Amino acid sequence: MAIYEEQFKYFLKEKRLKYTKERKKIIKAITVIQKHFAAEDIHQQIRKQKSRVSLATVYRTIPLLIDSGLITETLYRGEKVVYEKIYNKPHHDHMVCLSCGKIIEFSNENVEKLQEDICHKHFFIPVEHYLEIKGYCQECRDKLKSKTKNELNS
Amino acid sequence: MAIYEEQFKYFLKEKRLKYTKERKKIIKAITVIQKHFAAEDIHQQIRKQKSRVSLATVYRTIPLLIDSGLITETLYRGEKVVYEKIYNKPHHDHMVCLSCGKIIEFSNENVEKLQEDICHKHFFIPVEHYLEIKGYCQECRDKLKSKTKNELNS
DNA sequence: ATGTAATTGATTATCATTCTCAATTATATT
DNA sequence: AATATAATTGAGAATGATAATCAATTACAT
Repeated sequence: MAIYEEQFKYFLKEKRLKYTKERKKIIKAITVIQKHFAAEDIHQQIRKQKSRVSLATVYRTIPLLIDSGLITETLYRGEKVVYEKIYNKPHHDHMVCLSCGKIIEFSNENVEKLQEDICHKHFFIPVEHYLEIKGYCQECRDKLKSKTKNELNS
Repeated sequence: MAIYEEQFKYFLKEKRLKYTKERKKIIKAITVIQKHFAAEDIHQQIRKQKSRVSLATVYRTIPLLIDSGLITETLYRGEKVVYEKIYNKPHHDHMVCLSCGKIIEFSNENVEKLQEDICHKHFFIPVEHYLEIKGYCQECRDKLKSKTKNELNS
């Protein structure tokens, strides 16, 4: 059994909650999804697997997935809440390209340390943090550059 | 005339947009509001001043305020979008107390530098960034401490 | 003073998320 | 295996922030 399923099952048992077929489908869908995802994406993924679970149940299951330490909310801009898997994955932050929407994950020890220092200075005990950098990725800048060049030549 | 009003007026003129009474009321409300605010708060503030502007107009005006560099979106968690004034204010980040909701603003040059380095390494041109640290402020920890003590004594 | 495009308020629409509730089901206990 | 029971589900309705629509109004360049 996949590690995600195992972990979730264990969490549910501990909380005396039931391991239902629906929850099984949801955890399997999440195991397959690689990138950042919204509630709707889980629902779709299950559909792709020729199965179904109501969207309400997906929404109801998300808090359980968060509490069990399998996923976390991330990237708060915009309409819908986006999640990502975090089980057995070290903390990281995000760069988001304003042009193509690409998400680059990065982690930097110095940023973490610096934040701890700052919190200490403010007598603040950090629990979690989100750092998001918006800007333009190389690919998009290259595209723009070659586009401009072509326009000049035409 | 207040600097905010001046600035907004100038921005509108440049864009050949109109400086209406409604926009005047909105910019005046924002001048008064000190903390982070949502669209609804602007609406309320105008009410407090015994005046009114439709909520629709408030929502319509917000993008103009952002484009004119007077306010920015911030702190994306939760239901509604929250803004804050940024005109003539240096960039800063936020700590949010999970217990009382207090927002502590801080700015740190090293964080900024570090982020630039990281972006450079990833061939990424940063435009803006958001750093939010969630945790517990001293006040809330003190309260908890004295509460626990009292409970032990009772 | 006038023409016109921008703006407004009122209302409706949208869309993600949550809630409700009757019907179903997982699981502990007998 | 049968039972009891609390948890869970699906369907649909409710919510709540924000956006869109549209006819009536208004700011402002000429």
